Amino acid sequence: MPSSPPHQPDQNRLLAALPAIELERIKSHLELVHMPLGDVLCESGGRLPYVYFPTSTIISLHYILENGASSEIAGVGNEGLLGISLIMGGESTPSWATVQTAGYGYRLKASLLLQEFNRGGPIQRLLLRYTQALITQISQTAVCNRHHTIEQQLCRWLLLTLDRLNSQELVMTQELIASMLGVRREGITEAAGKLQQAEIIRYRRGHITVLDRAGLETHVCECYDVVKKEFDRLFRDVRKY
Amino acid sequence: MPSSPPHQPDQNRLLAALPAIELERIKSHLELVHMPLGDVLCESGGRLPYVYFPTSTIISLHYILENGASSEIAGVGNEGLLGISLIMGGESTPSWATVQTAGYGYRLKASLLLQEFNRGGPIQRLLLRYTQALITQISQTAVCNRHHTIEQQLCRWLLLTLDRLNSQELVMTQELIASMLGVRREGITEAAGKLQQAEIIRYRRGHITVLDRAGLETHVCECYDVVKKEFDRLFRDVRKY
DNA sequence: CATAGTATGTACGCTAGCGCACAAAATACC
DNA sequence: GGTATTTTGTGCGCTAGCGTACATACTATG
Repeated sequence: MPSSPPHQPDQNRLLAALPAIELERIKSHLELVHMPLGDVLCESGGRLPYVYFPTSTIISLHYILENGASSEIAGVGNEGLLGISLIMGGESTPSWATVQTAGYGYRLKASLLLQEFNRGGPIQRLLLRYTQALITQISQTAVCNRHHTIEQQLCRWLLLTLDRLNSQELVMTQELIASMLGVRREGITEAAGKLQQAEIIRYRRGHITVLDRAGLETHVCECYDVVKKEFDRLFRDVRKY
Repeated sequence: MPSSPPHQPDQNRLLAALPAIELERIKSHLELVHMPLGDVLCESGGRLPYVYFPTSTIISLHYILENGASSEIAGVGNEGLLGISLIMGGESTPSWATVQTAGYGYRLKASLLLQEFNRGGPIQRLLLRYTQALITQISQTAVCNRHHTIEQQLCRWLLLTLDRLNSQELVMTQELIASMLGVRREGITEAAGKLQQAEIIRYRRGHITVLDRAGLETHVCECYDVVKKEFDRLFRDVRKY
């Protein structure tokens, strides 16, 4: 058990940003659930019976191609919500959603969220605003995939993950990171080796400890900053609601 | 002048999908405008005073990195709308929007669209549904960038562009295509050369003619199909509105 | 504490795509 | 109709990342 209750809904930043009255209306329907590593919440083309507001878990949105290759297109942590496609009226997406870091999250019946969304108030504005941030993240991933080195992408991915976990350590094999980034495991071994030599991280069989966060930030590409700023902006704007 | 009036709003498939009453409300505010190649509609971080419903033009959403490299993340043709970020409440995006194929489109004051969107009726549902399709397109671009060859990507791009133009020919230099895909111009020369040898396309200084569309479809990666099906689904669903 | 299973390190040849340089062809413009 | 400009073709050598294979280390489990 990586982290344990007591949990509060406001450990998810979206829920925390809701006006008290709005939160009150859904609070009793929020169920705290533990989400084990590797759990598949939604397959390609499948429907999502629940939406999830992560508190300590991180969910990965990714594609699996016909030849078995895969790529993450975005992550969803305590800054977000899994289930945007539902709100968009899509019923399904071509992407998968799996638990990348075990932890907790609140789930809510999809129909209930939809109902709240359709009231058109602060919840709607907040979720749309989050959708915008998600689009930015996906777009930046697209560009990063094209133009940046594995090492840069690894740094981006580590930083984004650390931000979500609010921690210096993460439990994660190189194999798993590789499948997220859609590269070879050996590519990660090499990039991580360099970072370790530079004393930026320490790697021990499924555990990465960040020794020098500033160092990571000098090795990362601009993509991290763009995404981070977009999330910051989201929660800055959201105070107005 | 690549194509000329008389134009009708319903040449844009989103506008065409609107119930008559809804369309009536905005019709008088829709302005037909010609959009010349290369026109920059929105810079990174800039605001969009108008939204655009393309009829014969195609708009490219793309990023420009610090080192000057660029990549398209999605295209917007007569199936869509430029200005989703506005609806999402974002005020701006890190992406650029430029005219990739000259032509016509209808523009509408941003504030007016927002007002209509906030009524919450069919227009809202339609635009959200389109957002979903746009997200799919961006996601698929991300994955395609990672895993598929230039030739496959060129085919994808050509097919998507042809679908939007409803034509066998397009006016487009290799240099421009390269900057869309975020690859070298020489890479496009090579890939296009192969397709030409296979008698699938004919290339003549800025003009591509597709001789064998089925041939293109055998060379393309699965990404084209995913995006196309998503657009088809959008307009199938939309009839219910 | 021995062993099976899993995670990581390393090596090697291969290929796609890059960066650069320049030639050839097509078009626009005076 | 001749010249400048743009577009396309081609030929390097180079590098990042791939696929494969295998060795080494860690750790869980009995």
